[in-house]
Amino acid sequence: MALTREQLTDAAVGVLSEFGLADLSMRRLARELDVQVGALYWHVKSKQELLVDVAAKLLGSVPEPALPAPEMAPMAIGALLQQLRSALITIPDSAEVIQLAQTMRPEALAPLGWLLSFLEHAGIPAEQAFYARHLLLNHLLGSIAAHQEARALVGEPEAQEHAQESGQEAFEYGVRVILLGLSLEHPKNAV
Amino acid sequence: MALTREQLTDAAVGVLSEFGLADLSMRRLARELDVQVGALYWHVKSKQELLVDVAAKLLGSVPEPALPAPEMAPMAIGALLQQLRSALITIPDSAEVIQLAQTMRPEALAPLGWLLSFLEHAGIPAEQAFYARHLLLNHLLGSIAAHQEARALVGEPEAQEHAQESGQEAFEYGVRVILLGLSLEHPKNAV
DNA sequence: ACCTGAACACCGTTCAAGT
DNA sequence: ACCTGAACACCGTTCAAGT
Repeated sequence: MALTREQLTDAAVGVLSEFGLADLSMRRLARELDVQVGALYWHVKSKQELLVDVAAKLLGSVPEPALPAPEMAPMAIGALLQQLRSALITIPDSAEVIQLAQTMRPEALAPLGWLLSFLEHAGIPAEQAFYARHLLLNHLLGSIAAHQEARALVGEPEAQEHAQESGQEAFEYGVRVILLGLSLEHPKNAV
Repeated sequence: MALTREQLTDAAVGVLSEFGLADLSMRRLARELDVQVGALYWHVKSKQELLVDVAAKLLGSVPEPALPAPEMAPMAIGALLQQLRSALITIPDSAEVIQLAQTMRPEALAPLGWLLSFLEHAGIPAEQAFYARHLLLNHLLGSIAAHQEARALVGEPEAQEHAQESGQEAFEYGVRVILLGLSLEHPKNAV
């Protein structure tokens, strides 16, 4: 029966997970799905649009957290970031894919909307909450990318383990520093 | 006379500045320099290697600041970050190019070395100074990329002006938050 | 509605052979 | 030492035509 957009997205997630973004080409997906390349363009308008779907699917496993009490917002933010990291860290080049999706169609990434609402809920004014989310997101995606490059660059198994731990450590350090900074920048509030 | 590696790098910087990374192909550079594509590969080993040279040249205009007194380190860090931003903000896709160079050959980007030494000079232990630099760098490059996408996405001239100001504002906000956070995370020291 | 076949206009990299 | 010519193995996107 006919190919669906969902199947196409799943195939794309599969190739990304196994081989990375460099191998994720429309032609390769067509081969994998036993159709001609042109067929894919009946289901999606462009490769970029497909990548937005992929990004949404990658974040689809992150459960929506309950809106916390304002004084609990920082902890909730930390927990959400950790969830996002867990969902992305094993997928090669996931940071790049999320980045692209977030600039192309921010509404498609619901968990990043929750992040913004938590920041506002903590008492940060709207515009600055926007900046603060950017800060947290750049850190999250940057530290995921750095961690994956570190794994790719070294071959020694023992160095791999160290990269594993220090990636998590660097991530947590950054989250701590940013949340501390936010609490000083907005002293009247909880964050 | 013969093509030089320097000329090749300059041509690459030129295409990047005028047309962006998507148009910066080896074949285009060959056309621009009136040689066959293969000729370029006598001067550089790969396109990636060329991009490292491009990144180094982009940061080449940033002057080396004097090592500040420890209690002046935060200001010096802020000033250096502003210099880096100024050097990159007008060059399309510069964040991506710097990112690539920094993971491929970090020693090639001297100003990022100065940043690390300033952080250590402020009394942050070596490993955490590494994390802290990552944090600052992700923010710098992330806010440059966001600013350039904002410019690209909107056509209205008045929205352009707003993007101009708010890009700078978002950048300064982030630097402030991170430096504040660092000062709390490392209380015995100046930062 | 959904797909094929084929084309268009590109890529990065390699390498024998020329000067 | 430096470059040409030509090939290899790819890309994303479009679109008339088929079923």
